[in-house]
Amino acid sequence: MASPISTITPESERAEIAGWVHEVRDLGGLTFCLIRDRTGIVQVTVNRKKAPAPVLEALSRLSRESVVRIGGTVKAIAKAPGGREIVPERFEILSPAESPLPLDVVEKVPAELDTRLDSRFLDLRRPRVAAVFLIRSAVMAAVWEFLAARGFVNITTPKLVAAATEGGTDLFPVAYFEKEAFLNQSPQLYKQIMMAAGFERVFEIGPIFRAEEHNTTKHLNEATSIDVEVSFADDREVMDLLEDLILFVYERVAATCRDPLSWLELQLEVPKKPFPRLAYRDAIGIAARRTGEPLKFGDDFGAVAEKALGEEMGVHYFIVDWPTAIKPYYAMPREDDPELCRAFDLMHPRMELASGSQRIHQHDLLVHQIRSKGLSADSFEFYLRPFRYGMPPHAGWGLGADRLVMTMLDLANIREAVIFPRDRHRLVP
RNA sequence: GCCCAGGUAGUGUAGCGGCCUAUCAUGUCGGCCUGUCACGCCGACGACUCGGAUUCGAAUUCCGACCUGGGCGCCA
Repeated sequence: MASPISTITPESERAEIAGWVHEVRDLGGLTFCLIRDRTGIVQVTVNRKKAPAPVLEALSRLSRESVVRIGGTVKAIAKAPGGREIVPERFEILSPAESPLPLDVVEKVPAELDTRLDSRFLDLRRPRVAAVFLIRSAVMAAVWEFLAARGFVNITTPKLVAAATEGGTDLFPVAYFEKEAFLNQSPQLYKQIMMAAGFERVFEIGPIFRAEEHNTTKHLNEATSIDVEVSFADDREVMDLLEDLILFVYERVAATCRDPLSWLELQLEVPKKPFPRLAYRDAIGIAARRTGEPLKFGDDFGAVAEKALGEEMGVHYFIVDWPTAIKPYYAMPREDDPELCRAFDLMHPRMELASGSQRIHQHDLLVHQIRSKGLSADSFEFYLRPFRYGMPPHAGWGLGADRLVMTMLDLANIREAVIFPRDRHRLVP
């Protein structure tokens, strides 16, 4: 069995390692090979006069990024990286790499994102790139741990659905035997149905699909959503939950991802609680003042307004008290002012991260809201039925996992936060 | 979908009517080299996205297609 490279120290006597050929420096009588595995890099030093013939033979056939297995003695050498090097007795090429490489793994020459995504498997061999996904994994684990500790039940809901249930966004049609189906844009309706099932606290982390032809650094056609729904909770309570979750995730990443963060040369700053709660009406005012645009009540925030707001706030913040007219039909209108609803968006200074609301749990009011949005209640029957048999009051939100990682790590493009992103033009790999 | 910018060796770039038999770096191959750590030095290899047009002459200008980046729009 090969040992992880990071476990080899100057005190080690022998080592057997397996990994990729990171770099080869041939000085003539001496050749230095840097071998990389997921834990680190070690130098393997071959002396032309002293090395066994099979080692020299393997060395002569060696290409960068080939997979090798090497066994030998470990020497403590101050001049070597990490203060140690391996003098090989066995040098086996397990899997040769062709050349030229489609991408420079050593990063002497930069590559464009498009080139990197075409050869993502090679791109991911770069620690700086791998770091993003090690951290993303830690984020997901932290989310799961946080919610599980609070009694949330993890659910999995269909991604193949019968109808464009929410309206608004365009859906991808798929052939479903003799029927037409769609890829789901959100687990919204299903997680609400689970409230009627009496589960009280559910979450789902899964893909959502949007067939929008957007072409930006913060939109994808396939994204990962962290969705939560809580019975007997109102909008304020699930906002607190969301705020605590964000803090917990940041703290966990800061504490457990030191190496990946250092590869990214990132000082992670944990946001402070509480996040400011900004009323929609005030947000419109600020955006109008800062941009000079004639924004008025009922408008949505465009990219320029969103950026101006972020600059003004400078930290994570909530926009609350949205107009009922521009939020989905399931958002609960306020009793004292039905023009406003109990919906909120969680914003990072760069972009929206999450949106949620207290939901309407009264059947007739829900039907009314669906109709007032110009939608047909008939196609929502599977969703509406549970509201007639004891639906508790509930609230919830959906948080964009890709955007969470992107903003946390200050990535320029959301595609960098997704291993195999799906956008308007990219379907492969 | 609209607007802007762009497409040159495997990768990243320079060149923007004749000086291009196309620059530089990295890479690959060959040679020299026993302590490199972006090893160094010498030599070689390797590219103008495609199709039309203008011109004596096009990588360079124009038109179209395809592709890419960015901004905007759209976006439960």
